[in-house]
Amino acid sequence: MQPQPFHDHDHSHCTGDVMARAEAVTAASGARMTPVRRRVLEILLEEHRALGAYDVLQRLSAEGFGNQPPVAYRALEFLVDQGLAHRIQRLNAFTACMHPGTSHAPAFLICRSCNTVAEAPVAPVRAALDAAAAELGFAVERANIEALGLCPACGETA
Amino acid sequence: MQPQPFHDHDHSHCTGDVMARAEAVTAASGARMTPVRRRVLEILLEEHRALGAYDVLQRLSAEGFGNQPPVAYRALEFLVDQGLAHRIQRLNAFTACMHPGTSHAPAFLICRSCNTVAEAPVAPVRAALDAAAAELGFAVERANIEALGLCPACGETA
DNA sequence: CTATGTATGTAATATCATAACACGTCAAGA
DNA sequence: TCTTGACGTGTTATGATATTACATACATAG
Repeated sequence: MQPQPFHDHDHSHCTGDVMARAEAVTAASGARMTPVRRRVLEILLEEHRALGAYDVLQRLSAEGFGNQPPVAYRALEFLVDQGLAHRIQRLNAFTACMHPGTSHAPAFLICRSCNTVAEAPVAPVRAALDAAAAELGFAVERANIEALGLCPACGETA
Repeated sequence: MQPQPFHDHDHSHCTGDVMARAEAVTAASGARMTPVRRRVLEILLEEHRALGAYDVLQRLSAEGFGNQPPVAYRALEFLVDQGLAHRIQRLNAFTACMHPGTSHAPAFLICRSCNTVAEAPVAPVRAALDAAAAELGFAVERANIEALGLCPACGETA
């Protein structure tokens, strides 16, 4: 398990470590980590929050990249395809994957107070879901699990 | 457990039974089941699929109700608040709750082939999720669990 | 009957997402 | 070397989803 965003941490480690793994992942798959794509991942990594495509776009265009929606959506789609980012359906937003390269189905913990997004270990959840679905003859291929609640910090405050 | 949409069933039973329960639920909570709201629920009940707000709106306006988005969104929001319908984030769409009145967190099984949506018993899944979240100090309040896959009928065909 | 809260109608607009096409670059093969 | 084709990026235009704000109607309690 990677360090969790919920706790104090040296954030530059997240960024550096994940970026390094991202370069490795793309190199391994033959995909090209271009400047826009790299920059988008960096932008997502700057915060443990989900950013909307238009948020990302705004930063991109401020830095001289294109300023039309497809620029952001394409880069984000690439990152999601590569397993380097996740889409948070509930928020219509995207977040960097904090442990790329390790195969995993996503389970997201979204703090309704500070909007931080963390990924939780999902194996047991997934097993329970598969079992429940199998009862009905349904074969689960992909699952989105998004939990809304309070992170440790915000839970204390409240 | 209510009859599952995946199997052959007398659909008028779904509709009639659920509508009756819906009237009971709203009466009990003091909420008003108005014509638009009732009609929207009926529309959702006509199929075991998720319908977009604009799909619903189109049918409403064809029947003489208002033809602006808020008409549909408000009725849908009401139904969701009352636990009579669910929002499927993944599809930006809504589906009737097939067992209103019984408290439940939702877990949806969405067939990627025929778009049927079923609700699966979720208690064990939810327990696993709560446990995983608790490890990280996160308190889950609401969880969205949406699984994409193949329903029994479409699974056989493939 | 009238005051009040709630529901509905409507216009306008915000937000999220994609289709379609043009242009540039780079690498593989004729 | 030249060409060709795949891919990435830029841009225009549009589509799809959702909300704000305000006006009107309507039911019910007082």
